[in-house]
Amino acid sequence: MDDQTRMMTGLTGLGGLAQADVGDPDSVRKQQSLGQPQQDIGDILQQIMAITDESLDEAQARKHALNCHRMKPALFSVLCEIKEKTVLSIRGVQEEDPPDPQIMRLDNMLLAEGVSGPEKGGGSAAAAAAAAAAGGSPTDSSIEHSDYRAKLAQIRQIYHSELEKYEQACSEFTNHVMNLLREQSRTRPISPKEIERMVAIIHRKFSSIQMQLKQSTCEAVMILRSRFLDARRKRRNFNKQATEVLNEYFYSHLSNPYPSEEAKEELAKKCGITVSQVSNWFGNKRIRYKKNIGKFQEEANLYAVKTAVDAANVSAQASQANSPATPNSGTTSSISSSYNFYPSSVFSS
DNA sequence: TACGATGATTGCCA
DNA sequence: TGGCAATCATCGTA
Repeated sequence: MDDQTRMMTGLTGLGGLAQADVGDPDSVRKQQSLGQPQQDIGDILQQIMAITDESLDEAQARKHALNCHRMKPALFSVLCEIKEKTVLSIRGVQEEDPPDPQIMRLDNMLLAEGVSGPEKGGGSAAAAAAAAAAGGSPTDSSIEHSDYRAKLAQIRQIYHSELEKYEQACSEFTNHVMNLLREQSRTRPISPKEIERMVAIIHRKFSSIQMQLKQSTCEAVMILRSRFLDARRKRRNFNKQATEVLNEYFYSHLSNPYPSEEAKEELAKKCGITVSQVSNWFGNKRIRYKKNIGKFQEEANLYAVKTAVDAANVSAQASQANSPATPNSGTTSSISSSYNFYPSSVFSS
């Protein structure tokens, strides 16, 4: 059955509507009950279309008459069906979009940074790691840490407040449009499905605004991170004790200044820095020493004396304890070893 | 403020 | 993947 036939069938009962005065329900009922010849549906629609050409009062009266007509629901549903098939079915195919990957990425990032979702220590951990990487003192790191957290909390608060405003606006606008469409559906064919589609369109529009909010929030977090977590920007020299520990190891292993992983870990622990910082330090030290041995000779001598004095103290303490002298290696520490003042070979390369 | 010192990064190589 | 060499960016000091 084609649409035209279906429409005709569905509207069979509307016969006589055109002939009767549609502004007069009594007249319509009378003519229907009398079984007047069926009026061509085109005439009925013609009358509906002509409403716009009538005066306001006439149009209102005709509208009322049409709304009250017993066949109005049938006409309405058929028109909805036709509209659905002709226009909305084309649109519907494109509306079933998969979740936007861009929004998913932004959501994941905001979640990871602790901006959206439950508040957590992600950002705090990052700040702490950055402070450690920068070699700052515990006091410095805790100040930076709290500062970072405070700023992240500020971003979080703004994000949630904006999100709330957005959701409220979206909900208000959706309700408004839905009410408007429901109201209009009394005079023109608007199916519930069409209202649903309109709501979906509104949500999509608002979702693009939401994406902008998420994007700018991510940018704010990235700027905050780069400001607080960029180790280069926040570089701190290692403290004196850490430098001494590293130098002691370096000069006492001058023939082979390549600490093992275990030694690096132990040095990192002793110095309060990371293993990669220890690696960096040794990399820099080897190169700079090699480039200018003369300049570092004084430093090497200094550490030679220091190591010798330390060794003597240990020896003296051992004698005082009336026990056999214990060799350095006996302590089994991977970072304590004999001092090479004049290395036979300086670096493999 | 200039300059040397120093920690971090990057690209390349074995 | 670790190490080297060059370079960058920041720190500390005169």
